[in-house]
Amino acid sequence: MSPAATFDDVSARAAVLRSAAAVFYARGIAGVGMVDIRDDSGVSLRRLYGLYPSKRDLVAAWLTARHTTWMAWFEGAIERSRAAGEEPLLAAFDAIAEWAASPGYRGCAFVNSAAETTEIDETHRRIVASHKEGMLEYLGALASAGGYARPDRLGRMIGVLLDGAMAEAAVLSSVEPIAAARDAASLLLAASR
Amino acid sequence: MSPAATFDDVSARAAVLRSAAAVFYARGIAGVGMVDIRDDSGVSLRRLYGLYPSKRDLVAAWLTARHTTWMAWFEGAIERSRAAGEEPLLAAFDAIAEWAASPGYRGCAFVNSAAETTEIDETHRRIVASHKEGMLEYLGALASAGGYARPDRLGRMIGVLLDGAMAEAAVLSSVEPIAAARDAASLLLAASR
DNA sequence: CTATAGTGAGAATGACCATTCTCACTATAG
DNA sequence: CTATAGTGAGAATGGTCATTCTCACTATAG
Repeated sequence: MSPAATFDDVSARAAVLRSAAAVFYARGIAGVGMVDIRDDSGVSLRRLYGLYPSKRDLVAAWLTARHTTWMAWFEGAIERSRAAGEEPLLAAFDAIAEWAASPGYRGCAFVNSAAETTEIDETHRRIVASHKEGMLEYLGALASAGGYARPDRLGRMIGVLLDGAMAEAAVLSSVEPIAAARDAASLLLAASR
Repeated sequence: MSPAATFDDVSARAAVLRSAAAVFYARGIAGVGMVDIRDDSGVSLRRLYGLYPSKRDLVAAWLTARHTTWMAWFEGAIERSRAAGEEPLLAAFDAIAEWAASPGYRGCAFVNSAAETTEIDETHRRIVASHKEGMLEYLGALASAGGYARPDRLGRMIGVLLDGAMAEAAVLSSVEPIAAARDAASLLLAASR
């Protein structure tokens, strides 16, 4: 109950989430044991279970945090491109392409997690679904801001292209599908003028 | 060495693959034990390991078979629509929509499998990649047969839309993304006339 | 100083699973 | 009939976790 304990909890949580972010994405949820989280974060098992009563809870916290950080990265990359005079809805593909070309790329963490039946429950599925809804909503807002016709539909179409691009890039170990998706997006934007 | 034994092996293999097809897709690879395959197929563990020396081998056989059966289903559905006078590249989305609306839909088996890091090795990844390449090739052939401009690029664009549609439909438990993808495809076809 | 609450290290527990092994049985070759 | 190869049933083995528990230690309240 000392104030020091509270502070420790906060930084221990941060360390655990930092480790979770690294290993859950790289190796999948089933591929990571609580011991791995301990080893990577330096937070003992006892403390770990004090902070997150079960692996499920930790996974939920990771997914929730990932939504925030991924969206921040995505929106940040797009905002930077917009500032450089590029079309935001096309810049989205450039951001994904850069990510997919970086080492360790394994596709969308949310889609991958949803595929792990052993590790994922309804709570997790809800987080995954609202992440995708959040992404689509943001794309719709971009379409709207860009003055396109039927911006909501355009946002959804761009979203499907992005998800397909992320998945195919992972499975084929190539950025080519992202280029194809970008080409398609470009045609769709032209058609929505 | 008796001919009867050979026959048994053939039908035992068939029974095992039939079970594998059902349970691996529904519960994921990690979610299925060899015991589950035995219970579902009626082939004893001993025999099972005689036919497939390891779970990895069985998974590889399942993925290989799945490529064949999935493509046959996909091409069949599209051919039927073509006979009914529909545009094949749009019929693809109708086929996926029907599948996604059926109970037990969980997205693309290949993309899901690739996400299961614990269960998948390089051999499996190659099978997954060539499945996607096969699908894209087929779509390119359809685009070519349809007389569209830049058929290869069009096939890839449609492919990205299909993969995005399959993934989002699974994650959002909705066929709406498939409709959006179909709309997008329709615009792309118009732009490729 | 001394009792106490919290902690790290890591051992113990209980499940689960791939794979192998045992044993009793069957059908067939001879 | 009798030795043999193959089989089913399911137990045994070995490994991997998630989660809990033990024990010794530390710092602090009093």
